[in-house]
Amino acid sequence: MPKVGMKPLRRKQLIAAAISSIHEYGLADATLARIARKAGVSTGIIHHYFDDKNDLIFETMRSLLEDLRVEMVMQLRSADGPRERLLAIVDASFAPKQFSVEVMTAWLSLYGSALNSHELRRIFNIYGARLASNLRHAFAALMPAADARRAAEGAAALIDGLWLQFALKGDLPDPGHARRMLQSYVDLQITYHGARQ
Amino acid sequence: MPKVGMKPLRRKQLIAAAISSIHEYGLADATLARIARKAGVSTGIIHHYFDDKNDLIFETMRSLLEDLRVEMVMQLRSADGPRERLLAIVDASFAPKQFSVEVMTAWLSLYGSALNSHELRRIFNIYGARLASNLRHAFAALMPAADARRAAEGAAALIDGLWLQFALKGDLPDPGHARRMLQSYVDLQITYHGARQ
Amino acid sequence: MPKVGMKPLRRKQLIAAAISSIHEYGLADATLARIARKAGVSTGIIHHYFDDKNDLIFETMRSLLEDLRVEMVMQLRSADGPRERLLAIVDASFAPKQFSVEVMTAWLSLYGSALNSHELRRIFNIYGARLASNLRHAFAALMPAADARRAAEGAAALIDGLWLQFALKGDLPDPGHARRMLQSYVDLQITYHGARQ
Amino acid sequence: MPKVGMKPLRRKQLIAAAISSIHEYGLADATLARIARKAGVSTGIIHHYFDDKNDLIFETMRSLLEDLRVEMVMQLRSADGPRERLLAIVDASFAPKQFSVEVMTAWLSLYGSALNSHELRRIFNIYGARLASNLRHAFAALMPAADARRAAEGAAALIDGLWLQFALKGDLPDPGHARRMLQSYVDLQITYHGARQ
DNA sequence: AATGAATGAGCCTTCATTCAT
DNA sequence: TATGAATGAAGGCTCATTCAT
Repeated sequence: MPKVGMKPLRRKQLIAAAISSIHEYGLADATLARIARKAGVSTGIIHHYFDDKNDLIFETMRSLLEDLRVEMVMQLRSADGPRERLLAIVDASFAPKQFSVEVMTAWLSLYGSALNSHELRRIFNIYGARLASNLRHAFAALMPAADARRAAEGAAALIDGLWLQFALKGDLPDPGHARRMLQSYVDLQITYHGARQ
Repeated sequence: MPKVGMKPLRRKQLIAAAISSIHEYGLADATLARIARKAGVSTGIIHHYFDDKNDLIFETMRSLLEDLRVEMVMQLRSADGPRERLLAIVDASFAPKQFSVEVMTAWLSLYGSALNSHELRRIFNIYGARLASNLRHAFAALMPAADARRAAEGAAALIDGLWLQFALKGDLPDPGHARRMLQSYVDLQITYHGARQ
Repeated sequence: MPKVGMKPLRRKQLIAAAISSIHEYGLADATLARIARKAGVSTGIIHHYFDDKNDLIFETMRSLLEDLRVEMVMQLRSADGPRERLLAIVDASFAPKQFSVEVMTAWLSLYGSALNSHELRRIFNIYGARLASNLRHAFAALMPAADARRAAEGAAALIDGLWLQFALKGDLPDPGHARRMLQSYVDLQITYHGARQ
Repeated sequence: MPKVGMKPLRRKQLIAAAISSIHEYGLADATLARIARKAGVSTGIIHHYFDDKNDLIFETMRSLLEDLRVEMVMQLRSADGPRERLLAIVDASFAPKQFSVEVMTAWLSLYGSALNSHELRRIFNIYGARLASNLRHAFAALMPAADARRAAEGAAALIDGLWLQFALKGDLPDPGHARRMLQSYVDLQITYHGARQ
């Protein structure tokens, strides 16, 4: 008797196993057999829930991006004022759920393969555009548009750069450190460019 | 009688073909057959010059890092004063030779697989440490050590982040833009923290 | 739902195909592709049932030795008295199942490669020790221990030597001939050394 | 300037390297590259002195058989009387030059592949026939033809069998032991069948 | 005569995908 | 739904053989 609503559950379960396998074996060695074993299911079943391996990987990335989007919406909801909004964006980027070793590994691995996949690159760029837009709007409330754009670009680059360094270092990341770096950057921008407004 | 000095030439040739193949097909699909074809040689010959595929990939990465190191040494040689040294480091990171689409693609692809390769991660971290050290020393000539350390971290993150964004965007990058971003960051740090020195 | 008990059947089937391929092409040219074709299966399936080619070859040898052991146990069960036991050992060594051209070819081919394989050599020596022990005990019931030991050695060498000659000759072997040779040797030993007991 | 008479020397040198490589790596892994390295020459040169690898292996076997033939001729030359001739044959078979670990390994390895090579099998059978003939003639001087034939067969089988056991055991062989085994067999045959002559 | 770089066929092995159950 | 046995294409790698020097 098939359980109703199993489909989304199975998909989540398999996506989680994919993330975990990418972390443990690397993207190249995250075979369907390993992902299935980690999810506690058979190899064949994956093709009932995903078109093929590419689809699973793509949906895995989409899931990561969606998690990040939800996190950002939540953080922004409780943020009051432009500066708080900027810090909320930072907090979302380094929130515990996104900032686990497993997730970062998956993310970075997928970056690499996104370069040769239009689909992956597309959703990555959507995320990038959204991040840039959020930052820009927040900065725009504090300084001229041109400065805000540059500040937003810098902030986005800082977020990505810090995140990349953490991912490569591999040790337990300290989100607080990233937060302080960004906070300092934001305040410096406000102090400098905001003063002239 | 074998031509003297063919070995390093062949290795360079194969490494170039590897970089180009990674760009064209992605790391996962950069097969030895494709790399060989692109280099205009037979498949088997690769194993005369490299232990195996892993070795070729590793040496490819080493070659990229070495190019960057040489570039940085050169740029620093003609730099006068701390601020110029900082900008020289930036210029090296975004020099034309490093900043081609092919090279960036290879770099990002290899980042992903470095997460599961001690050897790759090791040489990446050497590069990271050298970059950080160079930046730190330059900043230290302009501000207190603690501030210099933070400024260096920020600059390194900015470089990596900008570079990552360029890589993902995929269109022809404008090194000048990156240079200006960093220049602005450096000057802000000097203005703000250097003032108190 | 997988058929229960398929695994040992498939393994037997593949081992039989391996023996047959070794006979037809020689050990060096008994490729997995040929073995698979002979078994009527695909290449890949071999790795579901054996670790790798080495494992298949090893298990093939083990199977041959096991068949021989079973044969010997059976023959000894129906043997009454020391002389009959000796002849039973001979009969087991030259029993039809062991004494086919295919089996002999496989055996001799594997002897050659056993010289460079600890695992193969180990199980061969176990077989040799068991044969020697059986012969020694049987002879010991008929003559002094020192004579029995020598007689057993000679009988073992005769068995191996005859068997080797048959294998190399390649035509259909006559087990009866070997049996008579051994019988004559055994009786001569009994007559000569047994008389002094 | 090509040295006159280098050809037979190079061939001997390469054959020696082949025997040694077969011992060290096994026939399957005795590649031309390894054989060449062991002989201290380049890979390509082998094809100046042998048609191909098969030819080298074949000539290697022929060389081993020729050594044995020469040894046997020498031993028989200094043998006086039928019993001494029989022991001379045995001595030749277990002479130090033939009875080294390297030579035995090569011999056994080649037995295996002889099963699928008409040429190899042919020269092996020539050796077998010669051995049998020598033994038969010597025994025939001591007993009726029918008994002599059987005694010769037994002696040949004993030689091969003992030799096989030594080869498989792999430790340092004691030719004296084999000699005593054969001597005892010969004397028993003479005593028993010769008495009735 | 001699080298060893270069070739390319063929091997073992892995793995996404399919399919009978 | 779910299993995992089975397929077969493709990859990395080895190695006998050739060839320019």
